Amino acid sequence: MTQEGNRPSNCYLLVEGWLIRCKVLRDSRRQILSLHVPGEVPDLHALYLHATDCALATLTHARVACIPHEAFRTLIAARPTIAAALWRETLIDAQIYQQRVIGLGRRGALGRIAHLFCETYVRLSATGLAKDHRCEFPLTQADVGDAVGLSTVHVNRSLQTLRAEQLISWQGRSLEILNWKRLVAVADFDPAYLHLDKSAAS
Amino acid sequence: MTQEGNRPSNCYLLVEGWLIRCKVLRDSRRQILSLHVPGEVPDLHALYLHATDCALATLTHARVACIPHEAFRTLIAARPTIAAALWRETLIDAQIYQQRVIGLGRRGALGRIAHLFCETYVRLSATGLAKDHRCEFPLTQADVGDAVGLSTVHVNRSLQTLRAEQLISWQGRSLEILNWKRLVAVADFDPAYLHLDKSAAS
DNA sequence: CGCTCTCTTGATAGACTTCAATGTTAGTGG
DNA sequence: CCACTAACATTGAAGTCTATCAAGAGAGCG
Repeated sequence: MTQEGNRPSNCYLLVEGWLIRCKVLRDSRRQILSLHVPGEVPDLHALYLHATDCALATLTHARVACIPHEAFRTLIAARPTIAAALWRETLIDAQIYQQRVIGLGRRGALGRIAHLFCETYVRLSATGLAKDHRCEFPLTQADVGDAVGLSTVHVNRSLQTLRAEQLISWQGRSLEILNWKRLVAVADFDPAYLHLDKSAAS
Repeated sequence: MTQEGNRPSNCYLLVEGWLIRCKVLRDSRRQILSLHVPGEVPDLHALYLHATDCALATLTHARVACIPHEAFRTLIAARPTIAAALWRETLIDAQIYQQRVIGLGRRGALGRIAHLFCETYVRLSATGLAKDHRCEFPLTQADVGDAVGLSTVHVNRSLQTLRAEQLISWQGRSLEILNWKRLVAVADFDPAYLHLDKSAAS
């Protein structure tokens, strides 16, 4: 979709489908920086920052609404409340990265994967795209590995553990969290950093 | 300095000294989320986000200027240019976190530590606090470990490698980068994400 | 049917952690 | 000036976690 290094003059509101932002290293390994679900504006930061060396890619078929930077700028100038809300969104993105730093620095494989499931489920349910501890999850095991910094093989084995412990069921692109409470414990997940009005915990 | 969980009504401009933001996990391990050097406003995000569960702490003696949130808000409302600049700062913070995600996910011990040195040096030199590949670096090896997600022992051994390769010299609180080019290569460091006007590479 | 992509499994190697001890340095009080 | 202490740095040995390599199994698709 977007390549590294160009300098767009539009932002994209993701209407349907999933996007990832990723960085490809010199040795061709890949790190997925963020997962984007419908309702988000993945490149809002481009309003104020020139392109960095990471790329947006689609995981599924996706529909985006294209919004010129100029439109955002006039909106921000005219409506301080909206400006504050947008700023706030980018601050929450930063907090999500912060959690990833904690996870990659201090969590083991099980915790990282469990945390990804927890966060994704809560973010989806905030916009009504998930409920009853079920949601879409259109990643491959290799994608999960690139997101949480593990090899595909080890992701596979960790998933087997999570399944054996009856914490999740994941087949194809549909995920079901069988034991939310214990998955949260494994992940050491606290949704506060997402700054949602009401948490989806149960 | 600041504890977890309270809800301040001021921001602090760091005038002198070093701060860290860190999160203490349940098992009492610690992850340092960010390092703050003079000229920064470490908790600017608190303008729009309630407190999260991380703490600010001093690494050295530090002087801060206390700025009420209200002052920032009126400034933001009155001066769109300043508002944009502040927003931009928080976006750069997010990019720094993003780099940490890449580092923790895909770099080994040497690369992580080297990257920390590179980033810190460039950020310091941007405000004139470092030059000639020398700068202050008032962390302990244990701090470095908590920052880059390694054990103290392994940090020590990795440092010995960096020293043996004549890449750095670090004693007490003063750091000298002996071979910038090779350190950058080890770190896979590209300062673009810091969005500084001119890079300090040489 | 053959192809490709994804998932799965086993064996082996490497990176990093943990535990425990020792060395070093700077500061403190006598 | 010296003993004493505390904090930090360093070392060795053993163990755990995760990566890598290699191969096979299943599913979807032209």
